[in-house]
Amino acid sequence: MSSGRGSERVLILLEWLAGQTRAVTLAEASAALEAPKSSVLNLLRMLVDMGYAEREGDTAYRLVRLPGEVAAGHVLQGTLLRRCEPAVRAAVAASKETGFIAVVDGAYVRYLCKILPDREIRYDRNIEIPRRTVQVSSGVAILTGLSDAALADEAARAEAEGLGAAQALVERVQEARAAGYAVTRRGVVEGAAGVAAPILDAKGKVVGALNIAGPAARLAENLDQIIDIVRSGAAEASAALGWRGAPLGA
Amino acid sequence: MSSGRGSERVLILLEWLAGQTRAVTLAEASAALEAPKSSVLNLLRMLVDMGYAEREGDTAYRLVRLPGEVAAGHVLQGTLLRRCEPAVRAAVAASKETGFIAVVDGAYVRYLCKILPDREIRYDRNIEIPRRTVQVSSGVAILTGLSDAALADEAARAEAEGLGAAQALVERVQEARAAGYAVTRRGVVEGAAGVAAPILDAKGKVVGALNIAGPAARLAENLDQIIDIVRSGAAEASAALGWRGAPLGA
DNA sequence: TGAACGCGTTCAGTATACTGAACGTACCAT
DNA sequence: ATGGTACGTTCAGTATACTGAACGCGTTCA
Repeated sequence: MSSGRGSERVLILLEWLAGQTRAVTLAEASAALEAPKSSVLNLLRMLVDMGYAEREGDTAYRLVRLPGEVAAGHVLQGTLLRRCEPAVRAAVAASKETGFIAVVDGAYVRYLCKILPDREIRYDRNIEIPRRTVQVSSGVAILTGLSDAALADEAARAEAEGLGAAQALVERVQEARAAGYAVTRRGVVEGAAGVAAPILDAKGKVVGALNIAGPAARLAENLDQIIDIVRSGAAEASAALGWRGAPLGA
Repeated sequence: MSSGRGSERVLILLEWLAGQTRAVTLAEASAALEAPKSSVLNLLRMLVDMGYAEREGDTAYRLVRLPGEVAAGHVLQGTLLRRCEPAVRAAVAASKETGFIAVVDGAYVRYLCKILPDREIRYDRNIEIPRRTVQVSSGVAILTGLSDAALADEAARAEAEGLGAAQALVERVQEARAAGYAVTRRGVVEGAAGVAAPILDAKGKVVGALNIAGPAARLAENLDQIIDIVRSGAAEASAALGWRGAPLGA
């Protein structure tokens, strides 16, 4: 079995660079990796070419980004899922209802995960079916990140498709913006209801939503508590992605 | 100039894996990278061997960690610096005093960076000189992370070295724990003073301190404001490292 | 039931990466 | 001013990685 000496070395080099606090020289890196200077030089040059490092003057290299790292304003969905899943698990444990992470995909909401509560009567649906954003609380929560113009466009499109009055949708999103969460008291699925709050990335851009859903009657009984749990969970998920400001609607 | 086809590919593979939300097959990865199956198989096997991915059943691979990624309870200092520097910059801008990030190194505090305020009379010192933890506010802030037993040991050691009464040091650290920050009204450097608060990692372990320092008289004039800025900054830095709870002393 | 298909895996042949030695340059010590 | 040292860089020769074709297996479809 073989993969390259270079492949392994570049990962070791990245780990070592991540541990350095200042720019490093070729000689330092070569010594640290116990590899020939010419080999390490090629690796460093490749890292510069690929945007992971930059040259500092004539003699030093500085790491600027790691592979897969959450860059400002750009979250990879796998990373989003890995970083945010603990917050969803915590919200499911606290609320004892089903939790989801949703992202937007065109005019649809797609679900990255579903976490079921440990109880017998629970809301369980197939998350491979995307939903129209305007029809679910996750979608409404995500729409809070749109500009007013983009929101008006989206609402007009939904109205043209017979999915409800544009004005009503705009109002609903504006309410969600002010409150920091969206509620669907009657979901697409008969008898289900849900609460969702937006997840922000490091720059405060809405990249997804955390959603807790369950039987409508049960959610109605505990709505205030569910709302708190969802908002806390979304704040935790946002923090995990690097957002450091207040949650929406705070 | 050449570094391996494998070296470049493994980074592309990691970026792609970071964007996937579920475990992937060899065939999917091969298609995504537009590379031969046998080549990609070797790369995936190497990632499993190195602990970045794990095999899921017979046919799928899942990313579990990225190179240089902050793992729970273990922050690489370069990553700590890259993640926390923006918080220090913000604190320097707000306070108009000099900011530092400090980490512990044995019985010494070492400084990872110094950020100077944009003003003419400012506190500027050589950060290559480490300081004894017990003698600076950064050190005291970091000592708040010790257990009572470890703190007692450290205090006894400092007393034996003629650096002050053990009891006084223990009390000082306990005050800092309760308050969430430490103040040095008279620093090692004549006429300087400083405020520091601990920086926590994702598991709540103290890994460093954020410190604002300046001329003693000027800090005395604005102490309450500086304290708020330092605590906010340390909370922001901690959040950047994945800590999601309340700051110390909240 | 049998053929076709797709996937994971192997390995001999092909292709290319890796590196040791040497060079040019800058810096330091005498 | 000169010699020594260390670093970044180059490149011809050396070493090893990469991969196309084939295989075994499981699944699907007619």
